[in-house]
Amino acid sequence: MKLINKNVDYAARALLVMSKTGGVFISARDIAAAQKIPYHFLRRVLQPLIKNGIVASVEGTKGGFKLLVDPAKLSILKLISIYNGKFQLSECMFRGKPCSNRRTCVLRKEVVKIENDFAERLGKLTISKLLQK
Amino acid sequence: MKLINKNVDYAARALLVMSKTGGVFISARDIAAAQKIPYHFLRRVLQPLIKNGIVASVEGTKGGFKLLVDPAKLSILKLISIYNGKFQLSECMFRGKPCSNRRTCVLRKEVVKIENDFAERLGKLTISKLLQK
DNA sequence: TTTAACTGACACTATTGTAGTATCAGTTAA
DNA sequence: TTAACTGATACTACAATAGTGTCAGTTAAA
Repeated sequence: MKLINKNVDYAARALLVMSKTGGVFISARDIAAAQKIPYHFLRRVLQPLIKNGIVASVEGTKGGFKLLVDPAKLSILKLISIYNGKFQLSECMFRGKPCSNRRTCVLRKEVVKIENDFAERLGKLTISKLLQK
Repeated sequence: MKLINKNVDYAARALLVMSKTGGVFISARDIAAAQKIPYHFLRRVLQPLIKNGIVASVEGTKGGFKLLVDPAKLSILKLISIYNGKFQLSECMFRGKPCSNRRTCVLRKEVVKIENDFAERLGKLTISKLLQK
């Protein structure tokens, strides 16, 4: 599983465009053109953002998408979780031996710790930071 | 690219077995049996360890593999780099816009920093730590 | 000197994930 | 009525991952 794949990439770009247009609805076609994203791909990427309450959409002519949340509170980690599921470095780095007892596996504890710190830092990477120069 | 895939997993297990047998050569068949690793898969996994000077092998009857390096100095990061190439979260999280100027891209700087810290910690996860109870 | 166990080096398959394309139904403003 | 839009889904192409199979060459021992 790629951590930052095209889904996450294109979603972040689209959200960036929306954060600039403010409350005005912008069509998938215009977003795709602005960021040079394949149109049909983008359309599929946008759907989960609606399901997760991050953007709103209106159908029909003059329809499109707009941002519903504060870009300062929308992190890359959130996007990763939407498209790739819960972030996890590995279910258990060593599933059988030598990790037969998960509670006493030194390595596992360490991996979980690194994993958590990593996730925490990704959680601080927000869309609004992309707007900074 | 999976960070910790079967290559890394099986290599670590094999090295663990070798670190227990000391300087004695142990066959791929015995390693596979000890760790319940698919035999043919393991044989392919072992080759890069030879190429990288981590283990030595002898052919023929009574042949096999033995560890050449200190397991306290052999990290998971090293294994990842052997099988998956240089660790990199993403070439550049946002390749075109808004990251047209890589030097001024705030996000990129942050991603690189997180990436480096993450790699540093993985570099401290050694094979010898797997032996600790 | 023959045999059996071993490594070295590939070639092959199956399954899954990623990226991208296409289509059809329904909605809405002009 | 038409054109532009979203919602939903089906489809293809390609690459990565996991696992299997085979053949040539090497070596210890019967």
